[in-house]
Amino acid sequence: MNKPTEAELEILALLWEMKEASVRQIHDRLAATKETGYTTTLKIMQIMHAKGMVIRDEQNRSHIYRPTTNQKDTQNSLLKNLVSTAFGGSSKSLVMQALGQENPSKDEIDEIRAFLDQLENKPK
Amino acid sequence: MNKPTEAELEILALLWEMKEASVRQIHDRLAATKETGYTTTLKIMQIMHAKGMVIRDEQNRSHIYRPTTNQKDTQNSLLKNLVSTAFGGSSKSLVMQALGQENPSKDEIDEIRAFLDQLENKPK
DNA sequence: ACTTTGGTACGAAAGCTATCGTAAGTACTG
DNA sequence: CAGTACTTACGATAGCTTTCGTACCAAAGT
Repeated sequence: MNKPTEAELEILALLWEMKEASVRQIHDRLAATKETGYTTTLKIMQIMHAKGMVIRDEQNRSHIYRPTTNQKDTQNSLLKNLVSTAFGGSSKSLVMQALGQENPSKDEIDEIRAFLDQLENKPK
Repeated sequence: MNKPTEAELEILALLWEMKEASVRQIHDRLAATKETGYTTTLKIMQIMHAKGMVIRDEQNRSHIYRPTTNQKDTQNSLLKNLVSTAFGGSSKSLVMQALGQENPSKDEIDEIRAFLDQLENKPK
């Protein structure tokens, strides 16, 4: 699984969220937070298509894109990479860093506790 | 804080771990897992030096490098970036992904629990 | 003294990413 | 029909990252 670039990842994340979208839709979302030209977004999505990261429906003039990569798989591969390069291979250390800086709410903490319990009971 | 490149990050991680090192030491560690030339490692470390990411002691012929960037700060900035681009801004989701895939040991789980308790008691 | 070994410096090149201008086609609007 | 708006396609370019060859220097061996 090839690692998406920064720009590709931004678009992928939107596609995961929206399930499917046109270039225009993606571009509008991106442009809300970031200065960028329409053809730049288009070009990146064309490249993603060439790489097989997305498929598109070309029925209508405005093509509709959908991601081919699974969100969880991609996230896992990114996490694995980050853990091994920046966290000395310790995902525990990554988890604690992430928790420590984010100052999560009580609800979120409880949710994570529940998740830990469940992990423990079903260790394999 | 400028984002380190992939190659720079690998080297930074080693420097964080070793506190200080020569190019040779870093290169040997890298070469253990990866095909790479000595001058490539050297060049990257020279670039890191030019960028101010590391300082070096040039007293001896073989220069000794030390990181100038704080490990935690760099990790946080990388995490923040990953959360916002790939995890829709939810660090809880990142944490659970990381935990779920890594299948941590009972000890590690307990350690994270303790960390959660401590987080909760000192919410600010 | 000469050769080998191991180190730095640096330029050049290759590859990748992101950006954008421009062309061309299609639909809509007056 | 003329003109505007919207879309895809694509090439060119700039910038960054990585890799490597080469030159040069210093120390150590023979």
